Amino acid sequence: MAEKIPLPATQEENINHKRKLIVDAAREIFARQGYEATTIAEIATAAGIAVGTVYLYFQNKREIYIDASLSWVGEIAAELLRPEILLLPIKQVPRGMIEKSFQICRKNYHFMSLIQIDIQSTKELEAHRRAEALITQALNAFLLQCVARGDLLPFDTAMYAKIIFGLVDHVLYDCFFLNGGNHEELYREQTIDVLERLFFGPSLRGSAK
Amino acid sequence: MAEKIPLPATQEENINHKRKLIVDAAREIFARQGYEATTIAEIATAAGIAVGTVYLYFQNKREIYIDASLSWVGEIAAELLRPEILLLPIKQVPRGMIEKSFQICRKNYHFMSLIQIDIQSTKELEAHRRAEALITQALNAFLLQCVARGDLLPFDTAMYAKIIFGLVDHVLYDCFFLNGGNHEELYREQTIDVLERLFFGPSLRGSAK
Amino acid sequence: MAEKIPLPATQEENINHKRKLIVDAAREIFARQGYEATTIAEIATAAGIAVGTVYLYFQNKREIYIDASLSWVGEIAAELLRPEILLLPIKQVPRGMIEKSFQICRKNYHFMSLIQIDIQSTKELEAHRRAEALITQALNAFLLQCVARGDLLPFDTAMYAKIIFGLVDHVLYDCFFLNGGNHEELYREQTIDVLERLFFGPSLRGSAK
Amino acid sequence: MAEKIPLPATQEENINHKRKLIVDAAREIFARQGYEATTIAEIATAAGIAVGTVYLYFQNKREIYIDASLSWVGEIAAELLRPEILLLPIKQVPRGMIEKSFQICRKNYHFMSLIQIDIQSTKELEAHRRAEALITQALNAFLLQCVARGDLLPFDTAMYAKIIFGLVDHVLYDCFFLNGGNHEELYREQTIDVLERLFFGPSLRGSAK
DNA sequence: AATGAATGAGAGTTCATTCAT
DNA sequence: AATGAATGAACTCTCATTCAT
Repeated sequence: MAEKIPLPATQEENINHKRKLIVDAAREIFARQGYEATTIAEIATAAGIAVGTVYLYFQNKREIYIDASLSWVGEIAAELLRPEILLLPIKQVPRGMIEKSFQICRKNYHFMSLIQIDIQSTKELEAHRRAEALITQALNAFLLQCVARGDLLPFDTAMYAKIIFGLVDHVLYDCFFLNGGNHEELYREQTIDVLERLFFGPSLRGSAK
Repeated sequence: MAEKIPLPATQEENINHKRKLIVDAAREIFARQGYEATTIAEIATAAGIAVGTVYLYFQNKREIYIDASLSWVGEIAAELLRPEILLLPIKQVPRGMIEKSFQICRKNYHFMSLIQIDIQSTKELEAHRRAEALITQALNAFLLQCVARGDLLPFDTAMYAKIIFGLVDHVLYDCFFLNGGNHEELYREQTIDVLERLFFGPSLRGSAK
Repeated sequence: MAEKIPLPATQEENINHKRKLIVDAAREIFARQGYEATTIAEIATAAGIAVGTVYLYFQNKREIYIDASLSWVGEIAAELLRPEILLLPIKQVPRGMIEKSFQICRKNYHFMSLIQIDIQSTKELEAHRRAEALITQALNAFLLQCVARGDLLPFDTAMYAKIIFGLVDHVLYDCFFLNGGNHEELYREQTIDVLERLFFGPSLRGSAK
Repeated sequence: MAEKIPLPATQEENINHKRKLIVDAAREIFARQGYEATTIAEIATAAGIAVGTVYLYFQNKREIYIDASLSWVGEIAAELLRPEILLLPIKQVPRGMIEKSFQICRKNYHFMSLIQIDIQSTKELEAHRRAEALITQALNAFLLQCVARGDLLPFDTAMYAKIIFGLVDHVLYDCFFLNGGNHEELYREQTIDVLERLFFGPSLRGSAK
């Protein structure tokens, strides 16, 4: 009954499938060895294809690197913005988001070095910006909704979304890469503490005046 | 009366002077072209010395890169923690710190790409950690003092110091590197807003309950 | 009738063919200019391939050098041990061997500098030992046969083989490299004289007592 | 009473003393690491002087290398030709010479790699030739004397001297360098056997005809 | 589409040599 | 005579990229 999916999309799907195959292989190696120390030959071998084939799907080595980095940031973001979290009672949202993102990072902490990459061209910068925008816009949408619902007072939701994303991003990098995952609980709980305080108070000075 | 200062430290000072000379030259070029596209020959020429001389003061290219990055982060940190800011009435400290750091970044925004580098060896990771510790420890000391004075309620100052540093670091990178300094005022004011809210309230939910 | 030979060994044969191509080109240049003064670029050009291709077949420059040296020693050895010489009446064997080896050295006297190389690693030492063993073992086999046939009295054939090879090797180096081939006849005839005396007498003291 | 030695020679003696200091230090390092892997800085440090000072006594690195090699060959030769050996009854001379040279090589077997060096310039070739000539001429003188005394029948003493030197040289290199001194006794006794047979018979075919 | 041998430009690095002190 | 910081030429080797099969 369910007809075979028509072929038009197949072509592109195939391409995306191959790209993902390569990026997944590359991610591991980039994360372990860094950009320079990683060779295309290694990536090809790990992906089970020939060197030349890599170039059928990517223009050059950096493109793979950027993709590997962004795909990983994207995965974290996807977790952060899952409906089951955003639909929680607002008081539980900060904890839900942070716990989720710590969870995925713990499971893949060897990828954390890919969060910080040095950007070299305008094209790369654009890609980076677009990836971040996906997250901050979603976060913004959520914050706007909170304000609309009256859960929060009005504020510059767009800029706050950026700042909060940056805060979380940096904490995860610090905890899982710079500190190898040590004191995870401390990092996690204090990050939640900051966010909750920011959203619901009390301020560090006390709730009073 | 004051005799000429004797020369005891001369040897080491000379070395540090030469290193600084090289790092300063390198910083410009790394920031402009990225790590890979920068050659030792370019650095040497810019520093007015011979290629071989560079290797009398640094083990290899990466060591220069790391130094260049950390020295720049250090400069921002130094501004952030100047006594004239820390001695302000506490209500004015967040604004003071943020304005100062935006100021220096605006003046040197072409260095901002050096804030994010990909770390590749344990040695590099250590250096990075030590550089960040300098700042977060000073920030921590300040926060502890605030608590001791009763300006703030007790909280995990050490972890907050880390988180706040990360937040600011990321905002500056976002504003000056990713966005080329556009909307600086917006970034600045909203960052101040976040910090003030965190320290003094009101929370985004309102001051009351 | 005989079908085309199937291609099983092709892969390896191809590799050996390429290696030989490179070694042959390298030999000329090493012999002319010495190890240090020879660049990989020169070798590649002479072999009609690109620099990078050289490194598909050799690990590094020294490996080429060792191969070049040993392949040349091997060629001399091959001449020395040709059946048509070893099957001569025993009295004519020393002259046959020496004349043959002088002949080939005269024709290729510009390679003679490759006979003496400074050995630097255990791996190189092993390779050198193996190359020499090929010759001395063949020589030993011949001497053993002579003893078995009763042509010679029993003696330590293995050690004699080594000593005789060393003697001949050194004479050739002396004659063709150190003396540029001058007095070849003198070198040749006296070497034959020494060997014949050793094998058949009379000793330098006279045949009598 | 014994006056101080007059100064004229002092100048040159001083120079030779410094050269020897450097060569002795260099010899160890060249023998251990090979020519390329040895740096002037290492030699200078080992000799307890500054890099620049080395160049007051030698033109360049290769000159030190050649000197180190030849000085070592010279030491072996000196032992080989000591009067106490040459004045032995002729029947004992081969054994005396070989035992002596094995002795010194055993004591300094780590220098043996310096016996074989690749010669690169005419000047080096000349130096090498001259060093060998010292030995072969002395050996020749001895052989001539033997003939004159009637201890040996007439023969081409000059060429025999060369051939015998080459034989011994090669055996020592083989025994102590290529084989690390293993089977020394076998090498020694068989070398003596060859020489005694050559000088006094019987030939390998038997003493008779 | 896939391959992988061949390419060759290019850079980091070394280190013999110099020379101002 | 002695020093050792500075030099910079020059080399090996790597590896991203290509293209004939």
